Amino acid sequence: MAREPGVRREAILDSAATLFASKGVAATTVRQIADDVGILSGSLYHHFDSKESMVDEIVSSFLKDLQHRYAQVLAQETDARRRLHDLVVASLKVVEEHPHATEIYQNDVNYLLQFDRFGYLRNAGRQVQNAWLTVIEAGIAEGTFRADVDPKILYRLMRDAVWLSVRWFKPSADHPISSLAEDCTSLFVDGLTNRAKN
Amino acid sequence: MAREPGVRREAILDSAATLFASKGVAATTVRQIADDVGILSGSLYHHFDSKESMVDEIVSSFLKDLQHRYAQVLAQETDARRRLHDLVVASLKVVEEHPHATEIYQNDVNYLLQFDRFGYLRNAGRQVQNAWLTVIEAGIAEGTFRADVDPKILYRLMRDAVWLSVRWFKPSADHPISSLAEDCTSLFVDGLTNRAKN
DNA sequence: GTCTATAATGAGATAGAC
DNA sequence: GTCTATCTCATTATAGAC
Repeated sequence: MAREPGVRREAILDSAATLFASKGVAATTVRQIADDVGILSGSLYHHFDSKESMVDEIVSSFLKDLQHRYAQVLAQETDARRRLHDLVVASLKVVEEHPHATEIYQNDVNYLLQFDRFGYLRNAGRQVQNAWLTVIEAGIAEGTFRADVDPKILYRLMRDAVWLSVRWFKPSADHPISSLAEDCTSLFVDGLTNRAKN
Repeated sequence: MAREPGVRREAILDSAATLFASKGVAATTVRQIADDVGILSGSLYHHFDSKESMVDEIVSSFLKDLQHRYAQVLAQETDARRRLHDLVVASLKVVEEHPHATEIYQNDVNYLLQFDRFGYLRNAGRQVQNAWLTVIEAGIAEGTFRADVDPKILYRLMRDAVWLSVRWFKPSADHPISSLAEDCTSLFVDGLTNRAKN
């Protein structure tokens, strides 16, 4: 059997991400992380420079995945409703793939932005906004979406609804993310109004 | 001029709330609060038992206001769309009145729930959910709202969209909260779809 | 009601043996 | 790669003078 470099490293990131997500980065101590892994806190520093380096790696890989998926959606040339749905699906898949990182980002961006090394989070946020605005504005231009509400406001309402689902939605066989994605798109696009023909 | 007891106390709570909201409760030190007020950290303890007592007072008054406003909405006997809109308005007024407390609650509930003294936050969350579910389910029963999406999912999507607006919405003469409230209700109820007669 | 001074603790991080 | 041991510093909180 080949040795597996970085397995312990991954285990540390896993424990760290779980703790960061559940109590916040600032409130999580390196000792708690080490305890969870089953080593002593000093040993963490063989793998990582600092607590912030752990956060950085967790959040970076989340954002990398996110950017990749959003780029794929934007590359498609389809109707607005379809692309909006694809953005929702892409977001929810990232949530599924990086639930802890998502929660860390949602809860602790402001805290992290205090550190210079996390300045890149500002750009990331801007890119996400651009992706949604592109789709929303295309939809308005093609006449599919209404033009009487500011696209930025629409974006922010949808963004928070979609991303914050990380706090409560646990995918299951009964309710996969595809089902939540349908509900989201359907709610945003069609609204709550009952349009059943009777 | 009469002396004004509690003025300094209020100033401390103001500084604390601002700092808690912007960097998180755990990452805010009593020294930073004292600095902001213009006194030394030891002097804070003449007014408060602990840092957590400050958070407690900030969050409690927020929740008290919230419960009061929601109760008023639920006491009305009107149609579902109207009551849903009233819940949105009530929420946004609480956001306007307690922006820092709202942000603290949104970002740090998980952290606070670690402390026994904040156990009451669980109940508060449940009460809020009940208020929204009551209105949504009444709307489905009366045929106004569609029945094909789980009310709990609708609630959570709307809740996060509405409450998280505290992070980005700054009321102005041009865009008062009534305007955001209209946009929210209109988006949720009518959807993004362009229904203009042409 | 605020200050000075400090106690008590726990934090992130390091050095070097194993 | 982990442990032992420890450093250094910041943290919450207190005691008592003013």
